[in-house]
Amino acid sequence: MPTSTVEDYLKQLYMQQQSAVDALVTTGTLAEAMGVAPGTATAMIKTLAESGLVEYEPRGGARLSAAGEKLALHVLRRHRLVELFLVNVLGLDWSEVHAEAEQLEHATSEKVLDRMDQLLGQPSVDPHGDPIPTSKGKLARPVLHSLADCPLEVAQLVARVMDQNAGFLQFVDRQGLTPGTAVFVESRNPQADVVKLRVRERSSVIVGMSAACKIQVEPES
Amino acid sequence: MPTSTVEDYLKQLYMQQQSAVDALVTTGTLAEAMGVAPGTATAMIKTLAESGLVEYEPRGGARLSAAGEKLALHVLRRHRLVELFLVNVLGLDWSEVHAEAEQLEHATSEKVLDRMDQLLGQPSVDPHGDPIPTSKGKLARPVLHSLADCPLEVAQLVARVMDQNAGFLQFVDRQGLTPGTAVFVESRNPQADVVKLRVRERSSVIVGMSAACKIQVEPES
DNA sequence: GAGCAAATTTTCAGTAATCGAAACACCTAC
DNA sequence: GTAGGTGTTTCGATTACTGAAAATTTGCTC
Repeated sequence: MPTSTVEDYLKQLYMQQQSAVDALVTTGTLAEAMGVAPGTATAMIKTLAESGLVEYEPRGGARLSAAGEKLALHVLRRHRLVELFLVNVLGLDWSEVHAEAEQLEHATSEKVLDRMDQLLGQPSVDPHGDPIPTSKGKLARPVLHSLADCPLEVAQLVARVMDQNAGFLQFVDRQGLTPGTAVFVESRNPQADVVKLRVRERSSVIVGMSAACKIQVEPES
Repeated sequence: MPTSTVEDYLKQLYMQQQSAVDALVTTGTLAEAMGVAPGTATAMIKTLAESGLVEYEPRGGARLSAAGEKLALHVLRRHRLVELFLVNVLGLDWSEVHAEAEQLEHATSEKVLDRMDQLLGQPSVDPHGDPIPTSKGKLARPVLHSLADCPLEVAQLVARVMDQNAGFLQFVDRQGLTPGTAVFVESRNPQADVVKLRVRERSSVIVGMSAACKIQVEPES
């Protein structure tokens, strides 16, 4: 079985592959994301390549193989289920569960995970709105607008918050912008770089463009 | 913070110190219990001694220092609380939680542990009847009789099962001898090496002496 | 197309945990 | 008081992970 370090690299690789469209992930980006020296990432990529988990082009970058992607999705499933469990069952704050889950995802067996899944009612998203891969490794990838590009004056629901930073999550929480909340965009001002929102039909909130980009919404059905 | 290997050694050391009265634990015993080569245990004891977690007498053995014992009790608390959590909240079988907890005890933060403790109502024993150290590191050490030495024909309650082996626990479960069960000893036959019991005022069960030793009871109050 | 800057890879070194085998210390028996 | 035998320690190697710094490749600029 893979070490927890290997699992972390795979997960990171997977997430990088998603955000960047060009499927090759460079060692530099990976090292940066993992918080290690560049040489460390190179060495690990080589190990992963030898295990057949990634395809590696020296001086080009790496891409998950089918086996690697499958493993990465399992890790992601563990991570997100654990996060939801920590919030829904143990009552932890959503701003702190990411760090906790980072540890627990490597110590959670399939059996324990299945029980959590049952107890939570086979949920499809975690507390941040990130989709949870199924036990078979399927991941829903809904295409969503963000507060920065959704239609104006149309009722929306917060669907997903794309930043695990505790400070940001606490801010989002204070503004009442957690997933499920009704919200609509009153106006945008690209010059001032801000977006004006109405949350829960009541409070008016102004957030910067970069924050708005990180809050994804879906049309209220 | 200590590595999970260090935590495992400390826990093991603590448990060995309890069962053997002479407080020195030899390298051999420790290596045996940890499933490593003797030299490995020697090396680890030395590093533990350097960290001030054990007192080490070369060729004599090791004993936990105050700091080491404190740490060991924290690990034990994590282990036992996690076990109870797995049984009571996630519905796992008591025969399998020991192995699961072995992993999870190293990944569980104080915060998560506190929530589990709350959710479980600050329990004092785990599913096997083993006492759970308090968050301050106090461990109740009740003196109990076993089925091999308790008074005959007196109503007792199963209090603790002193073996984490899955097969044994499943056997105990099948006989209905889980902690809390009413039981009394009808007779003992040292020659035949067996003990005859009556469980829950109904079924009569015969177990061998060594199994009887592992099932501890307390007088029904 | 030569040179340079940026990124990447290589090399070297260090920590942690482990094993197997050889060397060693300590009792006990004679 | 010496010879075993038992158990312990030491030693050399290995695997996994990591960082720092040197060397190399790439690609861009003029």
